[in-house]
Amino acid sequence: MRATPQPITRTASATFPPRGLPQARGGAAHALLPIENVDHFRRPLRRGETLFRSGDRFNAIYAVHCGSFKICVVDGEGREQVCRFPIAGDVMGLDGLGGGHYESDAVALEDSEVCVVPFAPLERRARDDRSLQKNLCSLLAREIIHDQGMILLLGSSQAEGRVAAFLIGLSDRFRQRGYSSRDFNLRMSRAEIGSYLGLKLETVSRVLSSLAERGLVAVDQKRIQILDPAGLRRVLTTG
Amino acid sequence: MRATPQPITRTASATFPPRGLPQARGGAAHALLPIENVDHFRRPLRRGETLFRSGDRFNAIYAVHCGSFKICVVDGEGREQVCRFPIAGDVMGLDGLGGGHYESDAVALEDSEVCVVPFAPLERRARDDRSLQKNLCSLLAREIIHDQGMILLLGSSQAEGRVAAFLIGLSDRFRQRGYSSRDFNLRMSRAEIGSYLGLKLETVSRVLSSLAERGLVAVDQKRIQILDPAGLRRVLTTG
DNA sequence: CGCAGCTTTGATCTGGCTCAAGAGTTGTGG
DNA sequence: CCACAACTCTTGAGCCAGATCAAAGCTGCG
Repeated sequence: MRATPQPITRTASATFPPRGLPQARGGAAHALLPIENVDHFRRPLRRGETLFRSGDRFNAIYAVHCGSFKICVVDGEGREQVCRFPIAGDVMGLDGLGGGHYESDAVALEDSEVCVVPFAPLERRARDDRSLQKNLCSLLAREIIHDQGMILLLGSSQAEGRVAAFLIGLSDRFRQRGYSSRDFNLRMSRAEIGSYLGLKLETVSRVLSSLAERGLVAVDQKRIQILDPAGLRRVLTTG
Repeated sequence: MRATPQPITRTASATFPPRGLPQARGGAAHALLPIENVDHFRRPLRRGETLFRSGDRFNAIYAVHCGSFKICVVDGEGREQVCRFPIAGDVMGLDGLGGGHYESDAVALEDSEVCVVPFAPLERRARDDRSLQKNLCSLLAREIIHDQGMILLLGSSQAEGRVAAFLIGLSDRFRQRGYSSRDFNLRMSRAEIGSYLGLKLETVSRVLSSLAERGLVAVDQKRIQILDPAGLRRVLTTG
């Protein structure tokens, strides 16, 4: 069953971002962060490495160049919750913009590379550049919209609907970025998916098995194939 | 038992916002939206009236002057989820900033008044006014932080913890605004609280009864008294 | 090879949901 | 002012989705 794994990371670095224009996306539509006129540089990270941590002084925002991350928030009791899985083109660290320090942790799920955009020069440049200003606001607003969607998902749907929404969301994002939306490899563990969806890892595993039994997807460990996108979407309205 | 109801609304309009400076807050800290140099006007709304609806063309942001609102998102199947309860000083409508139309509904929970800040002149003014620019970003970032906290709450805690968090959150916000943090009236129904917390209304009612039995709060319909703030906070870590 | 971490699957338990009844509250019109 | 209707809230009983506990497979790495 160990069939042709998708070299997602490699493909990513070949096609993204198109010419210094990291593509960013919070919810449904796209927004670009045009940084070609702003100071920035690349930084590679190893799998498991932390890019920033809650409480760190805010000094840059980041665009994922290739690879993938998890963004987590932690409560007083150390309970951790994944709240996003940025992939190539997504922007990270915007939550630091309010209070001068980040409010979440960003950890690489695989060997990855980010585009570091120091905030001071970005802000300086935004003073004159109206479109850059607009884009920044747009990025922030889209993240709000994404989070509102997440709140809706967590507040009002069942395990099966959540997992289906997760798969469809990933699939859509891969399509937007030019990868296969029908066949991809998960970079995160069942436990991380569970945290993201407010479920236990066993439940995630069971739901995946159940979706597979019904012929909607094929699951082999980390590899996911979407066999019946319409059927999967139908699960959203059911569960 | 119908003892001295708190005239929250009236007090609100007397003390907020201080001198055309609606106070806004997304999560823990404050941010101000300085609008004294920007076009704006007041608009009263009756209980139940809708200020904006998802899909409406975005053209203004709003600061609650007095009264209270619920902000809801709705999914494809018409499932509605409350994602915020803005009160005096809070800003609404920022999610419209990204795509040109609002992505949520805002409904008055009681007769209220908002400060309408048309976006075009606000944006125009922000071009030169660096502090206004910063404040706008700050507001957006704080809303992201608030939403992340909400995701954490919905994803990783139990019914009791959620209700306790809701009460503590409200209490803190009332304190910040100069009202009693120990004795207040809820403007929303049990069903709306349930929607906000991802619980059914019966569960909200039961949890409130249970907290009351244990002497942490006193509940009489809409009126809430926090009898043991520390004890209530302890529930957060437990549930 | 052997161990550690991840995933699947089974069995059981339980917190919160569902269904249902009744009490309290608010608004309306006579 | 009262009576009635429409809500809203509380409380009980039973049930079920998802959590918890437990035991194997798989994978990958030293």
